[in-house]
Amino acid sequence: MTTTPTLSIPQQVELLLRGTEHAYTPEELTKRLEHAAKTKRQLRVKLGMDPTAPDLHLGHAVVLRKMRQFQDLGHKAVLIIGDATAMIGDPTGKKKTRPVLTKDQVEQNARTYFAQAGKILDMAPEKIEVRYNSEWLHKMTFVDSLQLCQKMTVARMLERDTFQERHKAGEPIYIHEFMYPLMQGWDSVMIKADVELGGTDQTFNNLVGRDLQESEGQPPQIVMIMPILVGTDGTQKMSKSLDNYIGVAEPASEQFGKTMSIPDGAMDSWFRLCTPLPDDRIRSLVDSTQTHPRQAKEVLGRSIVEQYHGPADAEKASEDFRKRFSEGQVLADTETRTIQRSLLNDGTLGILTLLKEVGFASSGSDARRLVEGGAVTFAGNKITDPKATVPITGGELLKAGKLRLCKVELQ
RNA sequence: GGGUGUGUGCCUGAGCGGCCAAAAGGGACGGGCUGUAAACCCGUUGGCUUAUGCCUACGCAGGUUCGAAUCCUGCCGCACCCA
Repeated sequence: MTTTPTLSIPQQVELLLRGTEHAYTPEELTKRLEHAAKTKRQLRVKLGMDPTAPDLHLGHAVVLRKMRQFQDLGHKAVLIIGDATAMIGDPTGKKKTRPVLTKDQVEQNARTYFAQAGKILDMAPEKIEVRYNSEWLHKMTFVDSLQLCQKMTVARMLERDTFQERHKAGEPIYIHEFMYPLMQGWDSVMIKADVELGGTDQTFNNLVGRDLQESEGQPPQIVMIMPILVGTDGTQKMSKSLDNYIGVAEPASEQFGKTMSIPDGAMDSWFRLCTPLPDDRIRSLVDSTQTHPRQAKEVLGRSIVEQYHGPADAEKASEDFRKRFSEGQVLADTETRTIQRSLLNDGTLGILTLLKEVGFASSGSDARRLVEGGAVTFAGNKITDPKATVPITGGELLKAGKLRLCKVELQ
């Protein structure tokens, strides 16, 4: 993952543009890099962090990985913790207004964020700078804010597709939401950003930063837009609320398993956005006449897990997966769930209760559905009668569906 | 400020006095087929140790009625039009 800083400028540009969906503009990027090299100056690469969603997933990682490339080329990551902007909420794709966060919550979230972002970013002090945007935004007076508003027209604001959609759909748009891009753009001015990274949904906001910098007499930041990663469902964008994400902090086996379940069609973009593999390698992997899709997905899964857990864990996750699902073996490290001995009646327990206790079912009815659907196996026997009771002595395997498996122990 | 609408289960959305735990689709879950892929077929999708039973649910609070998601009153939210 580490890149030698001895690349020529054109090579650097090529590397940095790889995987980006859009750059405003590649020419400016070249010039800025040249200038930085000549004056031995670090570029300041800005990335905004939303303190409401501290759990990072592969979607966030796409942008973070790009940031890492800049760091490896010697530049500085400037992370903005949007504690002030969080009080408003980015209107982008959001329906509900967000709850206001306390200072403590913001700090807590920021800590989680850094713990996870540290898996991708270079956390060396000379490579990273962290700023809270309340630092300057809280000091602004109402008049200051109005002056900022003078840089923006309603028409321009309404061009944004999110506003347009909402307007058409009859959903409310609040005035303060118009401020969001301006605040974010002002951040760029305050930290003198050379480059700002973001997902496609941030295009508008980031371009506003360019304009504001220009009108403040700063060279406008280069905006680099990364594509949005689709989630494990292969259609919608990866997000926590859709539950189609893979967290960077998840266990290796989870990450691997989830990767194996993505639709084949999503592999290509996952390879490009989530792994460091070179283009020609990806092409041959994705071509089903050259590589069996299942095999390709294994490579994908391993490569992803490797980045967050290292090669050994990646190898193990892949092996375990094969053993468990392809060969149907029961693994030694199968998760154990304990049951209170007092729940037993004559050493036996109703199957529905067991499923509930173990957390495989959220209610008795839920458990019943699983049993009636033929999903449940206890100690190797398929159980289809919801009234069944099973003897438990400890160590039995309980299975519900393909994915949920545990060893039952007594306590 | 005035007027007109609208508010249903995870989501979209039908229902407009009993046959409604609520059509239909989506999603999700489970089964089959597989590669924990896609497509396809089948089943499930409020809770209660399944019950011709009870409870909770159709924005909130009351009311009319033997009986209300459905009618009335007030409140709240949202949208649109006028000012």
